[in-house]
Amino acid sequence: MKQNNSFNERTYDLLKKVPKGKVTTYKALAEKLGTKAYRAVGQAMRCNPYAPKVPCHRVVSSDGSIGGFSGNKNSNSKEVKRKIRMLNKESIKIKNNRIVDFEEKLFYFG
DNA sequence: CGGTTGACCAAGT
DNA sequence: GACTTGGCCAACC
Repeated sequence: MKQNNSFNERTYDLLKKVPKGKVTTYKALAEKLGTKAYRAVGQAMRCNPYAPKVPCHRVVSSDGSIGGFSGNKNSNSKEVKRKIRMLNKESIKIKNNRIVDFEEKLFYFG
């Protein structure tokens, strides 16, 4: 249990625990971290210094939408889109920027 | 320390 | 269903 790290470090560690073929939400992460800073989690993802270690593409909104980062027009948007395709392979189907059977793929810690 | 921002959420319009 | 408002919390200036 490493809690001496910064908030974002804990976020990454928790996100790392998400199994393959599953997704989680900012809310789940934040609440599991003992806070409600959903947005802070998002900021940590935006920073995302642990690209492959932290599957930010596996994090979605509570509505089942991929989030503002998938359709992002930034430079790294293509990277994410590629990850979305990978999610498709992981049995996570994305339809109209929404996850099919969202709750089914959702992985809540604990 | 205070104001702004952010990959959010929930509820209301 | 899309947009707006208020609220939450952390990071940045």
